[in-house]
Amino acid sequence: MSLTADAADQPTLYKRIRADIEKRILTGEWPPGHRIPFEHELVARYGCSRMTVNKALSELAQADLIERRRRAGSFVRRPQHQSAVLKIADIRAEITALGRAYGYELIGRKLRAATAADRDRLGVKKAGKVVAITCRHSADNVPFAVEDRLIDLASVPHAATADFSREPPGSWLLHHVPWTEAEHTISAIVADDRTAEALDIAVGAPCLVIDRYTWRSARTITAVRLLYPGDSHRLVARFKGG
Amino acid sequence: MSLTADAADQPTLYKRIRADIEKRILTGEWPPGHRIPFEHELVARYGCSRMTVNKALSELAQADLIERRRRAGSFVRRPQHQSAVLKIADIRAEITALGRAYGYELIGRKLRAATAADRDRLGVKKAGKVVAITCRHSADNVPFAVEDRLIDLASVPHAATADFSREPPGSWLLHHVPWTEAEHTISAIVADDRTAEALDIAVGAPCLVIDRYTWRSARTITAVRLLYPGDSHRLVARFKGG
DNA sequence: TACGATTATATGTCTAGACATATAAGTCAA
DNA sequence: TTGACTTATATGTCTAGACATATAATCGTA
Repeated sequence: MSLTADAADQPTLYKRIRADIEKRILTGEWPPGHRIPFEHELVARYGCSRMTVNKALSELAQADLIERRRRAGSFVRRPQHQSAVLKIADIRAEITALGRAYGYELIGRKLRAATAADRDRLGVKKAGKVVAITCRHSADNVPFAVEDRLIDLASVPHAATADFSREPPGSWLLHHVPWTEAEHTISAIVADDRTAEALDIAVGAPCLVIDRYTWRSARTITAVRLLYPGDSHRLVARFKGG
Repeated sequence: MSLTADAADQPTLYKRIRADIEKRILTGEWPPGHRIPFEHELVARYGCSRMTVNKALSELAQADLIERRRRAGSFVRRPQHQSAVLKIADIRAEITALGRAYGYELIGRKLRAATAADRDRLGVKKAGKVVAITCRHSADNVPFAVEDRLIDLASVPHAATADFSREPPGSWLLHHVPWTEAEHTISAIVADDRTAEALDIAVGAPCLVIDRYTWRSARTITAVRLLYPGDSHRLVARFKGG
């Protein structure tokens, strides 16, 4: 065995190599543009095979921390802090995670042929049936968010008969539609009469708006608008360098 | 050779395996909980070594599309669509990308000993000097966002002498501080007098607020608050399943 | 000087093995 | 039925090679 490791190496070797390099990048010891040691140098330094250091470097490349260029070497990338991971939790999960009591209330549910506005909102061209749902989520009996959702029955026929009086449509979809892609748009509005009443806030108070459009392999599933009281709700997006 | 491949396989084998599996997950053919074929089965199917299928599966696991469990196998994960990638672009880049003329205006700059409020905002305990900057970004001469920033001089001493009358502090920092981590908080407020004037909107109009807190290896770099007119600005977060 | 051909080299992918290890599943006893 | 023990097995990590390929550097030539 040519393992030069210290007695107790908790993580595996390739993870240690990965962590070593990541630390030097994150502390600024190796600034953007700096060339990482060549694979064969790392092989010598750690006394392992090339596949092992290659795995470490490949993962760093996949995480966008470094850039690998044939013949030239591997280089620390310039941070693109325009992208951050935004946590948009399932509302029930979010509220219970805060240790508060989750409440749900169905305000309205309609099954109808898609109107022009519906089709526009879902981004579909063909006419078809949709379910329109309005409901409210609360935390400790205080209104937390109101939800206005459209489900395309052509994509999710089962939703026609689902009982949304108990289960929020978001949770129902999460359990009945396998895997989706989504796009979120975040904006701010002031509460109109209807919103103010639903959220129990003053007319003209700020609201955070999340519009989510969900599809699976080019098929629309659902479009939803969530309204939060803007001064009490916050979205947190964390960027971690890797 | 038992390669079931079509004649021309452009990508490498492990990428094809990865793409094959990803497609089945994204189309719903393999729903959450479904067991992916064992490595030795994929080895037989693709006629390659285990390391090759292992690389494909490892990448899918790193992307959270599947979960690997020793002795049990690999399984399609339940989509956690609470996480999405939020693009928070450098404002100048964002505006020029829209094909509009970028404008920048320094409103105020102060170098001072950190007040209690400053220390609280930066999350530091020790007293020290800070630079406080207020500025405005515009697109086609229309106010786009106002920025209120604090830079910790203990971490970025160079910022004391930087010229922020031409270059926005965000761009300056991006080029002078190597690699950082950040946390963003998004909320909504209504414009007060000062904000309304700076953004040229009505008092009481909705504003989108982004608070960004940036650090490098436990050292605070900067804290910034960006205010956007809420009805004209939208943040887009896209979730891609992998 | 500029441009085209050649060469050296770092990464990209892959193999056919190996041993480690967590754990699902089966076995047996209390 | 329950708990403790054993076993089988799928993944996790690693090796010592191999050939492919893009490209930076060098060299030669117009």
